[in-house]
Amino acid sequence: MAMDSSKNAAEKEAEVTTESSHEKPVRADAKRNLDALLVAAKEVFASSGVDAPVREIAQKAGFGVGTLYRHFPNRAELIAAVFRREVDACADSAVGFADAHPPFEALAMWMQRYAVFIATKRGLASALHSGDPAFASLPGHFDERLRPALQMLLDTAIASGEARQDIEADDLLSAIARLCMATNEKKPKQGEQMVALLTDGLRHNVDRPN
Amino acid sequence: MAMDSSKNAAEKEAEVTTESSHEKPVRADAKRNLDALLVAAKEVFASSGVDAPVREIAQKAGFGVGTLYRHFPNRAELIAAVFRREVDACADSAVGFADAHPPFEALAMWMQRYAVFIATKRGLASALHSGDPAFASLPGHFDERLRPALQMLLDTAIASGEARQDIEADDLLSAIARLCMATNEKKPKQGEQMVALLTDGLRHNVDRPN
DNA sequence: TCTTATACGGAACATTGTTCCGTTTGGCAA
DNA sequence: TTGCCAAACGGAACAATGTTCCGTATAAGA
Repeated sequence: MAMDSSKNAAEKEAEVTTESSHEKPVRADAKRNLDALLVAAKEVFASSGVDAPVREIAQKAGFGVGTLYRHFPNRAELIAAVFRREVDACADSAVGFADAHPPFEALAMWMQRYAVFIATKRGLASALHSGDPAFASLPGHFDERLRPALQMLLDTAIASGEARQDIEADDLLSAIARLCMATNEKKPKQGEQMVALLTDGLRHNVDRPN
Repeated sequence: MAMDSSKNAAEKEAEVTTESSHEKPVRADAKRNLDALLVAAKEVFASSGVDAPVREIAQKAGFGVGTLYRHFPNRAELIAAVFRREVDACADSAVGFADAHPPFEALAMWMQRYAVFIATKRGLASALHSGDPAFASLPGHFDERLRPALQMLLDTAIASGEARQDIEADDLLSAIARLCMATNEKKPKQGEQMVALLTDGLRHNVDRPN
């Protein structure tokens, strides 16, 4: 547990698809297929929710269910792996935005990116509360990867004088999640709109001390 | 919809087990069995959670699954019916407490009663958020029956000068629910204890205007 | 008592998670 | 390049569970 939290971002990202160096080597096709599986699962989860049958996922990836179960001990672990990978991708996108855009724009873009991530996770909340041990580590992972990413963008925007400084990264994350979680049928854009509103709010009272 | 909300408590209670007067009469054994089914389901849900298999419920009630499905179109409707009936029972218990005990004691007893009800509903939260239309009317039913019940007890206790008056029934209900919902293994009494603490809090600052 | 609409029991069906094992194949050594 | 074999794959088979169907039993009115 302590070891886990001491790893840096790059190491943890790599773990998703490649085994640790001292383990027995993974066959190239297996790694490729694991990747295809995760990609297919992500797409199926986005279109059908996380309750989609494993057969549908295996088929979308072009494999039999046996292959799926070779890579994941059970359905819940597959879901968790997809979530972790997406959390990582979302967190990692922060540096790209920061490099390619002005501070506040990068912050705004990332917030939308996170909003879309949450919105395409129908069933995430239920999964987290299901009590399945496969999901036990997810909340920690969310916090470990997403908070630093947002904090960096926020700090940069604050330093450039474009964002107010009395907002916590934690609060922003959970606010966005709450806004986009229950993405009801009608008005699929509602979540994004409300997040944009939040973003605009960050521009105001820039000078306010507290 | 509008009609539904205009019915009084007694009428709605009766509906759970007997059909409306102008409908075709229900055979006596059917009514008896429906009742047995609801009782059995309540017990199974309390011991195994709402995810218990329908076969287990039918068996506990001493029936075949066919009988269960004769009374409920599907599993979700059975769950909803059990919840409604329990909400009604909990709400109705308020007048009994009010009649048999001093104001504040009645209030405290009902709060514990409600706490136990919530605590024995493992899976309730997930069910409510599952999106199944069978559960769509439950939140409204909760509010319609429980809030007036608590409000009555609270008003009486306030009138007798035993409870402070700056607390909303709504807030109390949701606070108790939150305290008792995640009734984790160890310390099964924790929820009740925290509710008792809340109750004690109601006794303080009785004179405070707001 | 007789009749019949109603209710019941439980086998059968459909869907899904998971396991098993025969077949195929990537990667290394000769 | 060829041959070997551990690793990986495919998908049938199994298990658990929600739901349907229909033959049998029965309440209740004539």
